[in-house]
Amino acid sequence: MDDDQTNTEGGNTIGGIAAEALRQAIERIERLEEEKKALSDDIKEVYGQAKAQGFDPKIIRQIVRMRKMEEAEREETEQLLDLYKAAIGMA
Amino acid sequence: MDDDQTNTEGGNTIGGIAAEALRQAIERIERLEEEKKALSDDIKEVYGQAKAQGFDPKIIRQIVRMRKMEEAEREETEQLLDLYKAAIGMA
Amino acid sequence: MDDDQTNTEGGNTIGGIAAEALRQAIERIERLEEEKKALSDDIKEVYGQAKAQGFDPKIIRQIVRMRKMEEAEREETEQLLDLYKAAIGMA
Amino acid sequence: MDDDQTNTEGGNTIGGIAAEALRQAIERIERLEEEKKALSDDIKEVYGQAKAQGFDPKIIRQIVRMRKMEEAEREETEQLLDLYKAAIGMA
DNA sequence: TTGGGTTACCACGACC
DNA sequence: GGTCGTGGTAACCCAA
Repeated sequence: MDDDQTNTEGGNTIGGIAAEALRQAIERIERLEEEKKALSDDIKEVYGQAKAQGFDPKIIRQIVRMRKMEEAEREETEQLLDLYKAAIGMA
Repeated sequence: MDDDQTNTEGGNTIGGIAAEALRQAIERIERLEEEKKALSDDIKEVYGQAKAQGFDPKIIRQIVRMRKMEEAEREETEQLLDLYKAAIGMA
Repeated sequence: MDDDQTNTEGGNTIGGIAAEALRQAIERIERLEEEKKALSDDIKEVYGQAKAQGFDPKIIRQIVRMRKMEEAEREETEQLLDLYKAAIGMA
Repeated sequence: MDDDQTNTEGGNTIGGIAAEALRQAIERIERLEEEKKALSDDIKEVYGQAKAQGFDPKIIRQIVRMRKMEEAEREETEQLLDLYKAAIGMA
């Protein structure tokens, strides 16, 4: 029901746009991005603490990156295997 | 056994490096990054839902960006105001 | 000193900008991008030929991707090793 | 030689797959992608040089983009013109 | 403190 | 229309 500005309660729409749903989506996004930023800050803090303990952040970053790549490669291999299986008719 | 041979108590070290602390830092970082990725996926999902409701994600992104900028601007103004107040002795 | 439009030979500048150098940079970029596009087309053609021979492009892409990741991981490992060596004073 | 044991002639196959053709396609693709990457690096270098000469890379990118669009537009106009000419019997 | 290099994020376009 | 890959931008880090 495409109500317009004469609408005074639930399901209000403006110019054919479900304003309330839009507002909620935007707020949800903003909330999630805040949480994401908080996590980024946490990560930065961990690096800072590690550095304070005498670890080189550069090395830690490299290790983290490497482990991520190993994991990714493992997944890629698995996917390739699935593709092969599909190609030769193995469900 | 993760201890090295010269180590006599809890804080095991290898080559002068507190291996356990390093391991914990790395795992903590990996965990935080996973959570971060989950949030990114959530955000993407919200955009997807909004799109399914007929909203243009591009526009939503722009709105979010604008609101962020306005927020930043507002804070800046506030800080400037505080500075002025401090300058003239207004606690 | 910054010549302007009255300049009739080498080192001409307009509004303090070395127009000729700028023009050359732009043309160089455009030329390189053309070559790049040609290569993209070549790649597409190879995929097309492979498909015509009965190969699934999807699988080929996956293989190519995987091999690239293996190579990247190998390099990362090497870099990590270098970092460790540097950290313990091995030039 | 790379043939498999059951193969008796030139077109070696494994599990019904022309393995050699596949291998060649993959290597060809990898080679082309390397060249493509080299060009990308060259482009980046040109931007770097331009920047070192005092040009703003961002502006240069915009110019390149604009010229590409103009070129596309020009071609479109030309095609339209050809269409019209064909429609009225002008070879 | 700032500039330059590097990295991660985001938006666009190509391809399917 | 949905997905994927790529290019551009902005943040961050280090070095000078």
